[in-house]
Amino acid sequence: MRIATWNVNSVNARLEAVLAWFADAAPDVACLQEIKCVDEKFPSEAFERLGYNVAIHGQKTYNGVALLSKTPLEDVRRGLPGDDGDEQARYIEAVISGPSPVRVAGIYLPNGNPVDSEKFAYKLRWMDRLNRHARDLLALEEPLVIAGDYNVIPEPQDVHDPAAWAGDALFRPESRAAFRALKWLGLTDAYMAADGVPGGYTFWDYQAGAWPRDHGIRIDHLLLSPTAADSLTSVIIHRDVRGREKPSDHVPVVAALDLAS
DNA sequence: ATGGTAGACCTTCTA
Repeated sequence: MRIATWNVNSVNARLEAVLAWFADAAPDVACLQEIKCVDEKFPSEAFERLGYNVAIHGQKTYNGVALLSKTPLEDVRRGLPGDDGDEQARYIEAVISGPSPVRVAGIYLPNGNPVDSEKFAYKLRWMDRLNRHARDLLALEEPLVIAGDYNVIPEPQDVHDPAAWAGDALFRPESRAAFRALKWLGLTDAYMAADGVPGGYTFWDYQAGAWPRDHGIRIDHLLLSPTAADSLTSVIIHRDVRGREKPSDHVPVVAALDLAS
C-alpha cells in the first residue's frame, strides 16, 4: 500500500496538475492539505473517476484537508480533538478498509509565523493537542500513519541554510522539540527510516528563486506507528513535480507499506 | 540586497 501526502496550495487552482499526478502515481491513499475550499467546492467527482473514495474537511479561503482512498474510508473524524473553539480545518482521520486496515490522519499543522504573535502560540498548542491525540491513537495498537504538512524542519540537514531559518517558526527550538516529542511517543519519521539522505526537501518557496537555487526545506512528513514502521519498504519524494507548470510550492511524498507481511 | 510570488477574493490575509 502506498500512502501519499501533498500540500496542493488550492486544489481547484491546480486541479489539472493534481489529477495528472494522481493518474500517473496512483497512490492507494492520499492526504491533501491547503485545499482552500469548502466541502461543496471540492472536485470530488474528478477523484471518484480515478477510483478514489473522498472525505473532506474544508474551509473557505484558508486551510482545508482531504483524504482519498481506493478502498472505503471508515470511522472518519474531522477536526483535531482538544479545543472545541478551534475553527481552522487542519485535521482529518479515517480507517482505510481492506485486508490490512490502517488508520490514517492527514494534518496541516499551523505555520506559526510571526513568532512574536498569537500564531506561534497557536502552533505550539496545536502540536500539544496532536501529541495527546497521537498518544490515544497509539494506545489502539493499530497500524497508524500521521501524514501531512507539519510546518516543522526537524534537523539542520533538512534545510539548505539553517542559519537563515534560525528564527523562523518552522525551525524554532520549541517547534523542533514538539516534533521530537511526537517521535518519543513511538512514532517513526518514514523518510529517515527509509532514506535519511540530507537534501530531501519537500518545499521550495515561490520567492527569491528558491526552486532553481534548491533552497528547500523538509516539512512534509509521514510519522508511523511501530507496526506501520515495521512494514515500511520505501519513501519517495516526488521532487520533479516542483518543476512542472503552475506547481504547488510543496511536492508529494509517498511511503510504501507492506502490511501483509 | 530586508526583496520576492502565489491564491482566495475585495483589499488584505496567509503562507
